[in-house]
Parts: sequence; structure tokens; C-alpha cells
Amino acid sequence: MSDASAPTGGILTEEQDADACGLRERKKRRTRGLLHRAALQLVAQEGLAGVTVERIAAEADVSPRTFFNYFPTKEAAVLGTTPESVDRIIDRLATRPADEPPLASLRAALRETLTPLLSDPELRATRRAVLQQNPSMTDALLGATAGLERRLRAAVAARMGRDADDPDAVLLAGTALVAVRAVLVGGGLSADEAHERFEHCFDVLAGGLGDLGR
Amino acid sequence: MSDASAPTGGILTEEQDADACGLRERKKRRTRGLLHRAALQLVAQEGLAGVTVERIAAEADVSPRTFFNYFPTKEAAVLGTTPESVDRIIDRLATRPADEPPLASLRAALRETLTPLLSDPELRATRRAVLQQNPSMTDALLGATAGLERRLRAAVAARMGRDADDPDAVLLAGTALVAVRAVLVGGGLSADEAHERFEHCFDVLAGGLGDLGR
DNA sequence: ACGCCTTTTTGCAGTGCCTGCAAAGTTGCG
DNA sequence: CGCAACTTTGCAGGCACTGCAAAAAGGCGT
Repeated sequence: MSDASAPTGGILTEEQDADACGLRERKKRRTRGLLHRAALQLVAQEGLAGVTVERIAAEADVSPRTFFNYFPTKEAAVLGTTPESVDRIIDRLATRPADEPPLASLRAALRETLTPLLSDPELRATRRAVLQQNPSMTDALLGATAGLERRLRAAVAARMGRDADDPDAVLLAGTALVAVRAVLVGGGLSADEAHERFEHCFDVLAGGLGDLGR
Repeated sequence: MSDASAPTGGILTEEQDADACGLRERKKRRTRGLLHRAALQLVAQEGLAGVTVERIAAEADVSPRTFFNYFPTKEAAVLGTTPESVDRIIDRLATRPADEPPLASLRAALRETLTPLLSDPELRATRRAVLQQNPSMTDALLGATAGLERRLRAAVAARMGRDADDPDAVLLAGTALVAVRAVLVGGGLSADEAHERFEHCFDVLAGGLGDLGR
């Protein structure tokens, strides 16, 4: 069923770099990918409640115990988020020029992150369906973004020379992720249209939401 | 320990209306409040993992099974969110004038909602501490807001005559809730300062985030 | 006060998530 | 090969959460 060679990036992530070094590392990535794909696939078919961790593990040919070496919860496996994917976004943000306005830096960093997410239409449709049909998965997704948001906020605050719970930093980090969500909820969009929507959202954020509406 | 007569509003809610009718209704509110307060108190002292549902139920003098008649999860009890509290916010939004710009309506509806949350400084400090010391509680809070966000989005989209996953509607609903969060994360603020922060956040949202930064 | 109906509480039994621990199996390297 | 580091696995167990049916309690008319 699952194709072990296909990309395995999670909903907040991108595909892992192909620069596998040792056998160990390659195997780990493969297993993580298998688990993610198995989880997504099964939940798409039978709903979140209808799939047990045991099933997912069996599908990926590992023991149930091993499942929890890769993902802390069943939902995390469906989303496919990994700690490294968050690190990467933070890294991207850090490499933006220091004098760039914070919102522009976020925009650039998240644009790069989003691109690979939009590349596979079928995968995108599956994720969308899973999120729509299992409301608690949306909760889990928002929960999963909490960690990213905190780190984005810290990075932005540092860049602006403010402290960590500065309201402007909260707004910047939070609204940037809202924009990402606004792109992901859109169904039936081509990759280009999704990108357009991304730019539109950040334009609106930059220019102000006050004039939206009739 | 717990004071049954004290306000019991959850983190997204306000105190329930005092217009209790029958004994039945009063008792339910009392029990819900007791459970919420017990959960918050115990988790503040011993951490989320250190407290079982059984303990919370015992503290509120109900059976463990009854706990789940009031809250779907342990985290929900700590947050104290109720379905009615979400209804109320939506109602508030619905009563805003139809020709008001959406962001202004959200601002007004959420301002009313926020006010009672800021009234009790001690409670606010406890909540803040619980959220800070238990990262997974932040995840739960974000997850809990997902339902509210969806409904806000639907209401805003309807008001604008767009469909439910219109990107502008997503932005409006999402960023408004980010503003609320920006107020709640601030520690050591007086109620007045918190309100100022609220207005500041919405001013920024309305005027644009593009110029934030150094 | 009494009985009747509705709502709420409770106990029970069960499923499944998730964890720590220690044994067994793999990989990397000299 | 042989040792060290790491990963997988099984096992035992705690706890969250659910459905079901019996018991308790509130609401209400007579």
C-alpha cells in the first residue's frame, strides 16, 4: 500500500533532506515516513476513532511500542510533525536580514516552508479531508502549532529587542500562522492559486484588516 | 478548600448568568464550577500529570464518572470552557450592526467577552501559571479555541456574503483570537492595562502589521 | 404527602492510549 | 571479530474515557 520512496513531509513540514548519511538515519526516516503515511491513509479511510495505534504500527511493520518512539500521540502521526521541521522554520527566520521588517521575514520564511506542502495535490486533498471529517484533528493541529508559535514569537521578540510576551511579537507570530492556515483550508486550489492566496493574506496582514468587508 | 460561591468562568468564558431558575440548574452550575476550580487548583499545585480525574472528582464530591458528564477531558476542566460560552460570543457577534466592518464587530464582541476574564487578578495569575508550567495545556487551549474559531469564521463569512473558507474570513476570525491571546499571555498587568493592550492589538490589526518592528 | 415522569448520578466493565523498564536485536567502528 | 552505542520489542501497568443500565434526586400535578 504505502510507497516508501514517496515524500513524507508532515502538514507543517517539508520533505526531509535527501542527504541521508548512515543506514541508521535512513532507516529512521523511512520508518517515520511509513508510520505517517499509514496513519494518514487509515484515518482517511476509517476515521480517527476507527483506527488504533496497533493498526498503524502493523501497517508500517513495527511493534506498537516502536510507534511511540517516533510520535508522541496518534494525532501527531497523522499530522506527521517532527521537532526538526520546527527547527528548520526557525533557522530560516534566523537567516533573514536583520534589518528586514519582522512580518516580511516571517512571510519569507513561511513561504519557503509552505511550498513543498502544496506540491502534491493528492496528499493535500487527503489531509484536508482528514481535517474536515475529524474535528478533533483540527484541535490537534492547532495544538501542534502552539510550540511553533511560541518559538516564532521568541525569535521575533528577540529580533525586535522586546521581551518574549510583547504583544506585538504575539501578534506577528500568531497572525503569520493564521495566514498559513488560511491557505491550507482552501480546497481545490492549484499550487499557483494557493501561492497567490498566501501572498494575498500577507498583503492584508501588512496593510490592515480594518477595511475588510463590505 | 474551594469556595462554591465564587465566580467560575473558564478561560474563554465569563461567569454564568446569575439567573438560576430551578434547583436542578443551580446544582449543575455549582458542580461544574466546583470541578473547574478543583481542577485548576490541583493542577496549579501538582502539575497536569500529577493530578488524576479521580482526584478532581473527589475534590468536587462527585464520582469520577460524573466528571465526564461535565467535561470531555481533564484539560477542558482546567480551562473551564463550556459550549454555552461559545454560543454567547457568537450571539454577541450576531447582535452587532450589520453594516459595521467585520473587524470592528469582532473587536466589540470579544471585548465584552474578555472583560470578566480580567476582573479577578488572582485567578488570572493561576491560569497564567498553569499554562506556563504545563506546555501541553497551551496546546489544549489552542485546540479548544479551534471550535470557536470555526464558528467565528462562519459568522464572519456569512456577514460578508462569502463562503466559509474564504481567506479573508479566516484571517479575520483567526487574527482576532490571536489578539485575545496576546492580552492573556501578559502577566502582571492591571485590568486597565490589559484593556489597553486589547485596544492596542486591534488597532494594530486594523492598521496593518507591516510597519511593526524597529 | 404521594406517586409519576424526567433528569442526573453512579457503578461496572471494557477499550485503547501511553509510559518506564529491561532484554534482545542492529548498526557503526576500530 | 568484538565492543560500544543505539534501536526495537515485549511486558506490565496506570490512567483517560465510553456505553450501559440501575439507582437516586428533582419537578410537578393531584
